[in-house]
This record gives sequence, C-alpha cells and structure tokens, in this order.
Amino acid sequence: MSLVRQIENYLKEILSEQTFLEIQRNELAEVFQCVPSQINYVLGTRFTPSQGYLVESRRGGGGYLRIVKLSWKKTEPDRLSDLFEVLSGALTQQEAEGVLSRLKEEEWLSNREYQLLRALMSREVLDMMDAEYQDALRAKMLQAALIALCRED
Amino acid sequence: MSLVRQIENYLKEILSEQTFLEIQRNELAEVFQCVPSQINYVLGTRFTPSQGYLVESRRGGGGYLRIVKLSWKKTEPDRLSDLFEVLSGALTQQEAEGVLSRLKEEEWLSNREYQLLRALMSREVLDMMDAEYQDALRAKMLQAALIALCRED
DNA sequence: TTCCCGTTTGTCAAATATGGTCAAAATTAT
DNA sequence: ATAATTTTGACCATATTTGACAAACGGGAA
Repeated sequence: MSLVRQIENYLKEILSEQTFLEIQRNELAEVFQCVPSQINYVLGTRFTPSQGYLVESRRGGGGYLRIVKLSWKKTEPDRLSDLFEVLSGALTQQEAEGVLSRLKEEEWLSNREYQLLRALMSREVLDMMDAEYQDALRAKMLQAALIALCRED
Repeated sequence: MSLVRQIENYLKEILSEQTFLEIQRNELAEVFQCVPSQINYVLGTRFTPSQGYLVESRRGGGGYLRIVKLSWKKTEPDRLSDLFEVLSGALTQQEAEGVLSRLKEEEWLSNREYQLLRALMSREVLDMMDAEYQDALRAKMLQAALIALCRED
C-alpha cells in the first residue's frame, strides 16, 4: 500500500476516537521514514475542508500540526454549514468522493447509496461535458441528494 | 491457447472464489510476459458489465486494477439486454422517471434509492446543460446506477 | 526593542510509478 | 481472400515521492 494511504489511515484511525489531534510534522515523517513534505501531501489530498477536516499549524520551536475533524453528524451537526458551503461550488471527482465517503461514515448514506452516488458522479458518466461543468454538476447533484435524503415521506 | 484466454481464465479462476480482486497491471503483465496494454484488452473484451464484471482502477504510485463481480447473471438475460437497450440512448425526464418507477416496482431499488435517483436526474439539477445532453446523460446515469447496485463487493 | 539564529513547517517543481488510449501489425477464423 | 480478433508499442494522463529552497516563529543577544 502506498505511503499516502498508510499515513492517511494512521491519522484517521486516531481521529475516529478523537475530534482533533496534534502532532509534529518531523516526528510523523520519522515514524513513516519519509521526507517531511510527504506529510503535507497527505494533508493536502486527504484532509481537505471538502472532506470535513481542518488543518492548522505553527512553525518554529514547539511547532505543530493540528487536524480537526468537523462533525457532520445529523445528530450533532457541529459544522454542517461547512458541508453546504462546500456544495455550493464545484467538486472534482476526487473531492466528491471525499465528501461521499465522509457522508457514509456519518451515516447519511448506506453503502449501496454511497456506491450509487459515487458511480453517478464519476468521470466516466460525466465525461460528455467539459471539465468545469462536470465539477459544477457534481456539486449540484450532491445538493440534490442531501435534500432528497432529508425528505420525511 | 491465446494470451487473452489464458489471462481471462487466470482471473476468472481467482474470481470463482472471491467477489472481487485487486492486482497491479504491470505485475500481471509480468506474469504473462506481455505488454501492459494487453491487460486492458482482456479487461475490455472479457470483463464488461454485460458479462457480469466491473473494473475500477487507479494510476500513480500504489496504483491498481480492481475487478468486481456483478450479481445480475441470475437476472434473465432478455430482461437485461432490454434494459441496456433502453439505457443506451437518451431519456427525457419523464422517460427516466418511468424507468425508475418500474425498477422500484421490481425491487431493484429501495424507496430511498428511488428518491435519490429521481432527484439527481431531475431537470432542475441538469438544467445547466442543453436538453439533448441532459437526455443522454440521464441514460448514462441510469446505466451506471444499475451497475453500481449490482456490485458484489 | 531590534536583530540574529536555530527550529520547524510550507511550497513547488522534478523525478518516479502507475494505469489508459489508440492504431498499426500480426495472427486466426470464415 | 477477407474479416475479425489479438498483440504490440508509442504516446498520454494521473498519482505519488522526493528534495531544494522559502517562510514563520521564538528566544536570546545587542
């Protein structure tokens, strides 16, 4: 398995039990025997706002990375507004998948529903359009999906 | 025996015991001493959705191919090809809804799944495109949806 | 206070590792 | 002989890994 995914899993494992986490970049790079900038790559591709994470950091002595996991649970919608914010714009396929897997994790979606939406928003399906429109459409689709899921009937 | 068939058999042998399989393209090409693109040929001719398989992949470091079995081999072939026939073209919103409610009747879709799909294929969501494209897209979406729902993994 | 320096993280682009596409060439079937 | 299928290879697209260099912070010296 690739390094990104190992590090991603490691961090997400921790975040499944805590709402945030603080760690030093160099220390983490040391654990995984990689260059420090690898860590930034992980954060930049796997812990984005559209995936429901917030990353803060500080340089210099006593520097650190802090990853905050925003709650999108229906029951405790801590930063649900962030989710809607995300959906007001455009989403690449990767970003959309990030949102979806998080929605699944937060139990907005069953596994079947997750696979369903993932397939519909894949590049393969949307490829008939220019990339910019694809991204805008994905956002609209997800909006519509959430609204549909909130129906009580 | 031709190379395609050897590779086909090899993969299907594995899939007779598992619902899906992940492998690296280069690795597989290495095993059969062929060019990597030969693998794509095998996948494209022997592992299509209508043959009961779906293929996903990822490029770059840690890339892979994933072949997933689909569970509609039990579905009557006639019915299936009818469905594909309908979905090969273009569908207006009305036509799409017709197909959807039929699928719901026949219990391919739960009510939630039905509502989801209906919302995603509505004119409201697709309105950013010209009508002709909308209809073509609906057909593609439905096709992808059916495939996704039949995944066995 | 201001400057300097060690410590720590950030950025960005190049190098590397995969898989995808397409069409020509070779082979096999009709 | 012709058509269909298979095999190959050149070129493309995308994801990851790495390293050189830049920027920010904090504490001590001037």
